[in-house]
Amino acid sequence: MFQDTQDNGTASVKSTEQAIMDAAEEVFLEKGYNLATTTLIAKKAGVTHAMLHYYFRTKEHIFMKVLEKILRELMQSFRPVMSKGEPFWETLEKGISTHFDFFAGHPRFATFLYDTIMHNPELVVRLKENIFPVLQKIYDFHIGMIREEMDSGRINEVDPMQLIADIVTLNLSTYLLLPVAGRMFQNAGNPAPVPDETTLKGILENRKAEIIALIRHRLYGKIQ
Amino acid sequence: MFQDTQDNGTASVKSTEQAIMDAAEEVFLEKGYNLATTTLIAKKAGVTHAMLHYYFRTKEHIFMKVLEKILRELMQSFRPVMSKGEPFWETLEKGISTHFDFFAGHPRFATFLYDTIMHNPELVVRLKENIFPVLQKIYDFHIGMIREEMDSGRINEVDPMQLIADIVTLNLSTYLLLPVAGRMFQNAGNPAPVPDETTLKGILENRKAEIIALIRHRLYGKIQ
DNA sequence: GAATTATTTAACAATATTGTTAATGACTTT
DNA sequence: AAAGTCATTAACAATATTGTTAAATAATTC
Repeated sequence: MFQDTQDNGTASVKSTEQAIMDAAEEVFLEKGYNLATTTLIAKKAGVTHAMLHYYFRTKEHIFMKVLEKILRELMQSFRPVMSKGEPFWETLEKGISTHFDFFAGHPRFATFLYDTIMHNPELVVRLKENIFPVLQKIYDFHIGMIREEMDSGRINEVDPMQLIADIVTLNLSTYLLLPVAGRMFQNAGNPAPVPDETTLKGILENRKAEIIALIRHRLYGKIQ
Repeated sequence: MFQDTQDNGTASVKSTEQAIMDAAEEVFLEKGYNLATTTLIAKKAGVTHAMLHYYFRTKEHIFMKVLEKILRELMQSFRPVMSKGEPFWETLEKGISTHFDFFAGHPRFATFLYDTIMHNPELVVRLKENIFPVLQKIYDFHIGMIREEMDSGRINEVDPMQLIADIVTLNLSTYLLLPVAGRMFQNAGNPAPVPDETTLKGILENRKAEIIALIRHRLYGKIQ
């Protein structure tokens, strides 16, 4: 490629390196670590695969760079969830909604993460160090909030851990199973009938509303 | 191996072929199609990998045999679900429970199926022909049942498709996320802390109870 | 513009994987 | 036990994949 000198006079950005990163993110998210070959990434970036080894030493190094990038975005997304002050249900609903929406903004992240943990757990060890403190904080915040509300008798008896599992499971599997469903229902030779933007938005809105309704009935529904 | 002649005098069973099938099922379920190498299967079966090609022509042929075997078991498991005569909630609860329990009896099936559909959708085309009529029948049965009950006003307003999605999602992801959680929470060098039989049984019983409680509150819970 | 440095390429190496084949050994039938 | 069939092995072939390297090209610095 070429030296992509910027207007501001500071150090220039190598657009080959950026092209590789972009291609790598795309391919890793789509295929998972094992099926994402360096040759395919190079092809998508429009360079020879030797370039990947020139800029990043190994396939694993590129992967880690990509992972770190996505994780930064993940943490960014979750920050506003923890702002306090609102009543219990509003806060919880906001939490569910934010969690749901994060995956809408990163539709391949659920499958990618799942695939990596399943097939390359060794790559997740470093990931854990980044992600665990954040997860722990969010988790503790919600568990405490639910327990407090339950003790006051304003919501039904429920194991807070199970409720969190319900929410995470329902939100995650929406995006975990969406591409699976897409592939499952396509016909033999035909390409997957990817729903258009508007349709997909509608599907996701309905799904989110149903998940919130489920949790609301679980917490507030009285059975005669 | 050896010719494993049986007592009943009929044609003998080749135990090499059976060993390969058993090993293949184990390895495919654990690793998925792409990461399950013929060499590894052969090693686990205690034979050279040329044997796989002798008994089954290709890797894909073995895979199909394994898939067919599991699918037969799947259909078997779902048969009793459809027996009618009981009241609505008892039938639905039995359906949820059966669905949940199938994955308990085939704990790797969810991840395996997911992996196959994600990374080898072409292998699922044949699968679809076997599995779809069965799924369709179960699906129609439950949709009809829910719609009827809702029209009579005995349960809350709900989109029957969303309710089915809730149940499938909650049941499936219990087993989809269980091995992921296992790997997620293990420490760097240590092996995964697989919970012992009794503990696992307790976890699963609690989870099933919570899922049933969720659906019950969704259908019967009244919000003032 | 000469020297130096950075980028890119093509060819090679090493390994893994699926599949084939020719030779060998074992078992069955008559 | 001779002939034929079945089971097994070891070696080979073909391809794919990750990674290296020496040489060529482009950019930068002095």
